[in-house]
Amino acid sequence: MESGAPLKSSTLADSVFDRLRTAIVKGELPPGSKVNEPQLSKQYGISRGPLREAIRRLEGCKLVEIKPNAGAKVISLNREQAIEIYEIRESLEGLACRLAAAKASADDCLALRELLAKHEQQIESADGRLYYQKEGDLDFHYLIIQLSGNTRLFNLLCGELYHLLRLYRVQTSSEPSRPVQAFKEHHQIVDAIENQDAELAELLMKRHIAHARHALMTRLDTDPVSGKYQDSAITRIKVAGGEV
Amino acid sequence: MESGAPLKSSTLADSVFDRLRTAIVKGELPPGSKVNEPQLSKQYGISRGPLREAIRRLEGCKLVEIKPNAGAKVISLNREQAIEIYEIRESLEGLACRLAAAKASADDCLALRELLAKHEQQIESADGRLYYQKEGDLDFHYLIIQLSGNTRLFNLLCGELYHLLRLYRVQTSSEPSRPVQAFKEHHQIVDAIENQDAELAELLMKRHIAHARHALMTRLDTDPVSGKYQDSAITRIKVAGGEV
DNA sequence: ATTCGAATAATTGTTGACATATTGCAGATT
DNA sequence: AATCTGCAATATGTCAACAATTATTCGAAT
Repeated sequence: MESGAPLKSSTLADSVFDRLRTAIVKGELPPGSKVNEPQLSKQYGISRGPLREAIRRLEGCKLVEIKPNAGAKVISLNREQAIEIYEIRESLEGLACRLAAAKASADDCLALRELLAKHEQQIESADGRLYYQKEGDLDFHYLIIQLSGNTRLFNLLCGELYHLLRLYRVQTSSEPSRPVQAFKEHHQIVDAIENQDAELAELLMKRHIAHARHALMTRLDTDPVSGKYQDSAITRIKVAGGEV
Repeated sequence: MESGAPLKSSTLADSVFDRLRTAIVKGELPPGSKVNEPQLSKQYGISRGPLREAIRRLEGCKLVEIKPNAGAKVISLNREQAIEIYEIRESLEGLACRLAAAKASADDCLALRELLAKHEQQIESADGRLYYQKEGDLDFHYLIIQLSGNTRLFNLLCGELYHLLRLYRVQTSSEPSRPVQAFKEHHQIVDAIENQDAELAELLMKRHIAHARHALMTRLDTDPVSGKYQDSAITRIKVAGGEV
């Protein structure tokens, strides 16, 4: 009977950890902003104890920085740090793709093909708006990482780096970019996986992510709204939605 | 004046986090053992509040697993997980080595040479005992990762994966292995970095770590004391040193 | 008027106590 | 004798209050 509501974490610290992490990656808690314990405890209707535990867990995930006697602040990613993350992601997703190519079964390849077909429909149907990149791209990468069979790699990429990238995307107010080209590259990657060509699959995935990185960087150069985001006025705005 | 004692963390949660992490990677808290809050709070002479914050931070670092209403347990690495970590490490240290080769200055190369010379002395002086591998190998890898200039990569490799590997080494009661061969490989790597041959440096580093992994795995096959470590009787022994 | 300093307010760090869930044990029943 | 049930003990989850440090504001002196 009570299995119908598994969403609510049984402990308050876990629950507020999820809510805080979501608030951070969605930008409701802007990068660089202070994490005010009394305010958040009132906002979430809990005591400061579980809240502090959740913040400490966020610190372990590197989503906030805590200075003694000064409180926690949401991390703020600058351009250099985004490059660092993309370098790591390029290397690790290349690894994941190589592993996936080496051990992918026929059913796995079929699932990849179906995913690509679904994305193609979405590209054709959504005229111009291109819902594709935001969810579809992640689905594709997630599936390949899952196929790699390396659980820790999956947690690292999809659990930690993913949140950091989401945080950066919300900073740069990114829109989908180069979806058609990305779609072609996805097909190439699946071809390599189907042929069990592990080396080629790794190379193509690394190049695919390098392309995405360059697209992001050139957009950062043309769109100067982000980049030197931290310590600017926009980081000091009050957190919205404080009434609930 | 007060700069002489930076060791003592100003907050209890940070301090006990360091002590707990050290206790875990040193094996004083064996893998799979329960993290008993009342006992540890008495042992460290603090309240349960900061202790729980430290445990939550350890959870964020993936060094303990917390089940609601059941407490925290030290993670236990089996053979598959060790392989997973080595796969990630191979990829990331290859990346670090490539980056280091691309941007290493003449002084950096000199520092690498000096480090290798120091290691050579230690190999020659320590007759058979071979103090080398344990500290020297880490020094070498640390320096290269630092030369990569990627701060997040440094934190990831030297901060998180390093602790996991230490934990696994203490599980397998590892001794130094194949130090002479490793020393040769270190020289090859530095040669590539000096020549600014980034691709070769990456390849050599990845192969170097693959060799280390294979050495560990073959030793695991011959020495059956580890491997299926978790849930065995040895994980249920009481934590030693409970009197202080 | 500006700057320095002290008092005040707010926030963080820490503790002990209370509520709740789990574990282990003892005794009764089949 | 074995199993099930209920109670006791232990551990975890949560909260409110206290202590200590930091930020702020108000006032005084140059």
